[in-house]
Amino acid sequence: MYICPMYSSELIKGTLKTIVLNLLKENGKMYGYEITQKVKELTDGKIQITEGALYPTLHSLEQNGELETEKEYIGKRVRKYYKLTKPGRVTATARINEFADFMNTMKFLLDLEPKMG
Amino acid sequence: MYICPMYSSELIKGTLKTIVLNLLKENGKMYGYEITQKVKELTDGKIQITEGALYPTLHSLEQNGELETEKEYIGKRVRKYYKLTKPGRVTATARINEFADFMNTMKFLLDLEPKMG
DNA sequence: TACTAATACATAATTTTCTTAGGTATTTAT
DNA sequence: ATAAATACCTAAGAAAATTATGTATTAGTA
Repeated sequence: MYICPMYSSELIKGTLKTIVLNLLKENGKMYGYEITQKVKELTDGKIQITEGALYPTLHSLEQNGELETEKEYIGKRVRKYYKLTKPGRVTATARINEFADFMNTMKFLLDLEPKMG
Repeated sequence: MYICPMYSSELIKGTLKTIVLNLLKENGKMYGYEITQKVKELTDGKIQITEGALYPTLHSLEQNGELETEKEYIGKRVRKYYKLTKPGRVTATARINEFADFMNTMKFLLDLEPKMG
């Protein structure tokens, strides 16, 4: 089995929202920096979410009513926790299901499994 | 199991080159229109490659030395067949392996399989 | 104690990639 | 005849990421 040190950025495109929504669904609430670290840790560094990509995404999900925030102060440093709203939970589930289906299709298309598996 | 009529364009981003390289690896040579039809057919319409995305990609792969072309005339209509060059075959294999690895990582990350599966 | 790394947020310019919308022309089916 | 399918192509714009910054606090270390 081939092991990558880190995926080409092209490959990761389009999966960021799915990853973020899924993590929030599993963990209740998380803050931005925590998300970057968690993804890095869970993927052994193969996926590293940059802050330049993450924060605009979080803001747009919030503006879209799928996330809500809550500030917490650790000393003088602020942490902005994000969690799913009710519609956000629906979106999260839909996206995860869509991605699972997509992976099956890609597996078949790329002939990575016995056909019809 | 959830079934999508067609995936959100966001999800497909970044997979086009992998799909094209894989099809050419499996089928020897194909022309542009044939690729769009084959993908549509193999994925039951869930992935539909637009020509506006495909042709520029084919041209850039060719310019990059990974594909070479051969014209064929069907009556007066031209067909431009693409096939992998030697370096193109290496790239194709690498991309497919990378994608397979990526899917495993995403499965784990999205908790779609028992962990460590 | 000074310095560096890590934590934690954020935005802006640029690049990449795709969508949308157009264009040309031939062949097949109605 | 006309529409749909086949077959190529490009260009303007949108979307999403990268790269490069910026600010500020806290923890670790030399």
